[in-house]
Amino acid sequence: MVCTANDLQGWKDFPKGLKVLLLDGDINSAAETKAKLEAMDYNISSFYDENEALSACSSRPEDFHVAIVEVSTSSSEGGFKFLEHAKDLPTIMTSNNHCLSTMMKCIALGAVEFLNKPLSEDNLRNIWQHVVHKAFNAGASVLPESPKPVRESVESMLIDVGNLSKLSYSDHEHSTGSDKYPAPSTPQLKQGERLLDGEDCQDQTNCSTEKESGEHDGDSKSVDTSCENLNTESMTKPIKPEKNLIKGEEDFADGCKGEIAVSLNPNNRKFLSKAGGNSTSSNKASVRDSCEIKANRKKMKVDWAPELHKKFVQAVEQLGVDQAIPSRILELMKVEGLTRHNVASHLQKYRIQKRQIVPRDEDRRWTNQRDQMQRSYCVQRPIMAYPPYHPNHTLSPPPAYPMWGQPGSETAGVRVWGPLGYPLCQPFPTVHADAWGFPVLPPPQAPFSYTHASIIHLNYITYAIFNMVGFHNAKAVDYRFDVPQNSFEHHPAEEEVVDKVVKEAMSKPWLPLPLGLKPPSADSVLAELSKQGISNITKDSSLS
DNA sequence: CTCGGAATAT
DNA sequence: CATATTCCGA
Repeated sequence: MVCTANDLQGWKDFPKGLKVLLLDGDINSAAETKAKLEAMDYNISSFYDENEALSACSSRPEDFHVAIVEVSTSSSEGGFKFLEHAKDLPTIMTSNNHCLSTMMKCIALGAVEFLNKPLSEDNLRNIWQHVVHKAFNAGASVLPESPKPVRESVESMLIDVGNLSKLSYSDHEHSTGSDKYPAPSTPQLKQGERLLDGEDCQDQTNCSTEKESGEHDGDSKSVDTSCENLNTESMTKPIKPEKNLIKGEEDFADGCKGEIAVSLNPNNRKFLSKAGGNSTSSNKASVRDSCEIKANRKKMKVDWAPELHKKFVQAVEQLGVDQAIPSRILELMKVEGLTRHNVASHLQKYRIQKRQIVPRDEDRRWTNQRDQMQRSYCVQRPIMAYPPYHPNHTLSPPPAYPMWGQPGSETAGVRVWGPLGYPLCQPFPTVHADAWGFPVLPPPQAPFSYTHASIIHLNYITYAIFNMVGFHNAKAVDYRFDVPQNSFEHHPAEEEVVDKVVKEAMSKPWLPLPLGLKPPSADSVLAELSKQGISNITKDSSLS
């Protein structure tokens, strides 16, 4: 049954009770999967026969919300038949023969996701996302009367699940109050997620309905210093909307100069960094309060949170090495309250950092220590959080990556600063591979699993790859996931497009699939595959 | 006086 | 340590 937004609205403990149709020819694996799912309070209906599953599906559509179907090697239809016929049901395909072409075929035929066996609990736990996704996308035309409740209910459930799957990597470091709740959409990203989720995550779900109307496009760089934004927002009426957060101490007696700022600072920073994650209204309120308070009276250190830094980097990129001077950067950033000094200071640091990285030969040893830090820094900010960015308002995007001059400086070891850290040549592989269910990647430095919303994004990405790069490259991207450095090399233009698309997809999960692209047709997919001799796809299940 | 940028202070 | 503040030449 196609779950609608309204259905979700009235759903008590949402993910619980989700009706899952499980089709798996392997009794053992089916039982195992079922057990896991049931442990998560899902409602499972197991089928070993494709046709039975299908008929059950058509006769009692209301009995299923999502399907998990094994790409069977024994069955004649292989599970594809189901996939093709159960169009209304978000269908997740699984397989234990980790075959790229199979995966592609599944996606092409409409699978919402492809997971390799064995199915991890994380993967299973998050299947509800597809229901939500479908509900909101399908129901786009039939908007729920009141988006609010829906959003709230979904929001809370997001949090629940978020916490659940979060336990793996913990609560170490600052888990003070407001930090408790991870950003709903990608809880496991921790720090890094703010960039993407920042303001958006709060509305993510209802965005699927609202944002579509288009308010979200412009270059109004969605996320910026969350606090500043909220702050100015909430401050609009009160007092000087201008420089409230960051500066504005001069007006007061020096008496209260440092003290108050200092004491409030911690809160603020939390907010700055986690604004997106707080969905509890009370939480929100309190944070907002503290924000306001200090807004009035204190200049605070600028917290160069990822969002802010990203803006900074964008500005710098846009300006180019010669023009990148504090005042201009400041303009481009359009961040209220930020001063030229702040920017100058940051720029200083930025350049220093830059310098250390470029001459990455001799002085390696000096940077050793630093290197390590950079690495860990990178871990905190997974790729997902930093899709390559392309200024969309610039007519001719300047050579985005090699931004700080240094014509020859490739982005090899750079991990610290923004997009720079993400070599263009391998925009998505590493991380996404895992989320795709490929056991390939040793989930080494990333203790988190990219599930949740990310999963959905991955499909967008795949589409993007399909469409823009073609199978040739898509293939390269996948298999080993150590993308040959030049897999994209021959398609500079496409590369940009892909980046853009990927970025868009990842930052706007609520958007309907197209995102400017179309899923590949099954035929083109298969044609391309066979052209490349990958056609061990077999199981020709009459493509539609 | 402004600015950018380096040096220095917090 | 990161960021702010100061200093200095243009």
